[in-house]
Amino acid sequence: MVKITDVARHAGVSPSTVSYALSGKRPISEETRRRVERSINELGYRPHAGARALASSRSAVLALAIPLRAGVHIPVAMGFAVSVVTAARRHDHDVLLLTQEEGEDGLRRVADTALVDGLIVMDVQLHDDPRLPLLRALDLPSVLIGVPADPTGLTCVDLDFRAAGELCVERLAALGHRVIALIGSPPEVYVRRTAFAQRVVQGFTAAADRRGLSSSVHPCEATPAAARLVAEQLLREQPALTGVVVHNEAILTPLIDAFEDLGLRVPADLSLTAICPDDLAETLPVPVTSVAVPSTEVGAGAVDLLMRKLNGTGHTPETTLLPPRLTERASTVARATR
Amino acid sequence: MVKITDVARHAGVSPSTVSYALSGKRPISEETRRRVERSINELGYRPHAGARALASSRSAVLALAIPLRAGVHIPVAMGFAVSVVTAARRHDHDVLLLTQEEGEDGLRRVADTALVDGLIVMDVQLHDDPRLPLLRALDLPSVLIGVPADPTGLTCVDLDFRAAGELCVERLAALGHRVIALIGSPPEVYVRRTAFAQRVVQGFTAAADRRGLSSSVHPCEATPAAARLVAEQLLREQPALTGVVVHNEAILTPLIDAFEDLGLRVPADLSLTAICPDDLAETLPVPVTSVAVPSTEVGAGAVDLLMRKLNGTGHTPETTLLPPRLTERASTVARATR
DNA sequence: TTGAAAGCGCTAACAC
DNA sequence: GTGTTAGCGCTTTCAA
Repeated sequence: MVKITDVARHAGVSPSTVSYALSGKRPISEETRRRVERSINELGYRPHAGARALASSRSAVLALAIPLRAGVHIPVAMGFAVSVVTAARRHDHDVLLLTQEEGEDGLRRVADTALVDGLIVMDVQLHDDPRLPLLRALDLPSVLIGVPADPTGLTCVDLDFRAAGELCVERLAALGHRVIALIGSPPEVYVRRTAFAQRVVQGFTAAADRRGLSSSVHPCEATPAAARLVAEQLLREQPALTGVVVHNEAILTPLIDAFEDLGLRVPADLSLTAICPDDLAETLPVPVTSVAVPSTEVGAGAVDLLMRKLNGTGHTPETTLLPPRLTERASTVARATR
Repeated sequence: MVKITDVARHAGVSPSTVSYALSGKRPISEETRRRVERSINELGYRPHAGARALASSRSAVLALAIPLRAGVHIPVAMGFAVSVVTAARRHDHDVLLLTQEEGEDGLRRVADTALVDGLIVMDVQLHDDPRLPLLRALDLPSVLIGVPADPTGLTCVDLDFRAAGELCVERLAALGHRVIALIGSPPEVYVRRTAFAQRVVQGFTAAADRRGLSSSVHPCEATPAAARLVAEQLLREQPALTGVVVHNEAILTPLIDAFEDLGLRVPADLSLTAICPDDLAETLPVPVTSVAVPSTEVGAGAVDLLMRKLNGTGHTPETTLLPPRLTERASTVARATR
């Protein structure tokens, strides 16, 4: 194994000079820098991560706690994970994966052992998430993906789901729809009061009320059967329905199928907007007008905020909400005036 | 920060005794052990990961390289990742996430810096995977999820996809079906010759030939439109078709829909078996007879093999193929003799 | 602009 | 069964 002293000897400098050449933490003459770089390449030197962590009390590793619970759409979660890893690498950091199963203990463990420099936590509950007191108490910086009811003392990033819900309603209202429904996440998501699902409902309801639209909200399991039931119920209870907002990635296709089976064509009879990743919206049988869940931006944002906290650079707001962006596709049209 | 010397002082023993009490690498008297444990708990001691890694040249971290490419079903990949993390924790190890994007460089980096003790690599190509020479050359132990054409010098685990393909055919044959088709993964999966897709085809074809069945193979994009096209093509080209094997998680639902739209009821007119995770097979509109992709077992197996290599315990076979297990559900029936 | 040297906190010989 | 101690490879004062 090549170590820093080998490089130093080879370049005819001291180990500290090699270290500083690598970190840039003090000025190095152009010539020395070159010599050091040449030696590093020639010898194939790679600093030992553990030694570095011990000496600098920085591991260059971030922990990411990913959700596994029912109701979380897996590809969406994976999208976040990948974007976090990619963004972390841009800052020369690696990412350690923690599962929900380990919960607070896992977070505490990697923090206490100095395995990681910071924490990113996904799928935060709106109320009483047991991890939040821990995060506030820990001396390690952390960022949440998702916004709890009380973000005091925390740093949170997410799509502005409330605004996303509003945006969908505004669009439907602008198209002349007067009776609308929100088909949401599975009941368990609301029961444990996950922040984002809740907020969509708030935005949806507020915008509908503001516009004087008749509206209703329907949680829905992530199964085709449940989708069909909701479709039937809607048809029965709200025959005047012409606009639907769907916030449930897993049932978009079965839901559209169910509506069509029941004689409601999308978009001719029923306009539909969704809150889901763009690639999903694009590849559905009917391309769906949607507000994107921008996993790449959210993941990158979380990492950037965390790095800022780590470096003590600049201010970190408690809450960063990414503005929703609606893309018009084939599933929405102006209401036929009958 | 509490360190080992603090614990030692508090317990009235030497630092090495604390260390050995923790690692169990040398016998400790019952009484001493108790005192040490008490001090550890009282002081809230947590060994510093970096210091440990430096002194022991073991980081207790494994790297997992996850695929992101087109054609890889995300929930399946995520299932592997979660099971790897869970299994690693059982061995007191953590898991570092590497994306495909980083490729060989990422593997080399975490290996050379001693960030990790071992590598687990998913989504191995059948031929010329550029990472394999690297894995063979590295002094770090590694395990592949997936089996390349030449596993010499490697350690691989996977479902026995060939046997899975055979098992599906055998089942259809036993039910009296004589004309069958395999609807497979997207073309790009075959082009880059990912091991598992290839092997299903081999097993399917071999078993069909052995049984004297008429058979055909059809790659299929992971979109509903592509599924419909394949369904139409099959109906046109093989009107006598009564059995189908599907190895493409993403299109199971649209495919069944397409067949039914074309007047082929599952299972009345067409028996269907799939190779996919059990939870998917169970929740489809028609519960589908399937061979499970046992992500939990595969992930746990990969970790166990890696730990065995790390500890130099016992023999590690080059290839470990998990036997397929077929679960009969509603999508298969005996062929109606017409 | 550079070097010398003191640790960082732990493990694992080695000694008893 | 337990203690002493020399490192592990790096960073970062301190000094020049």
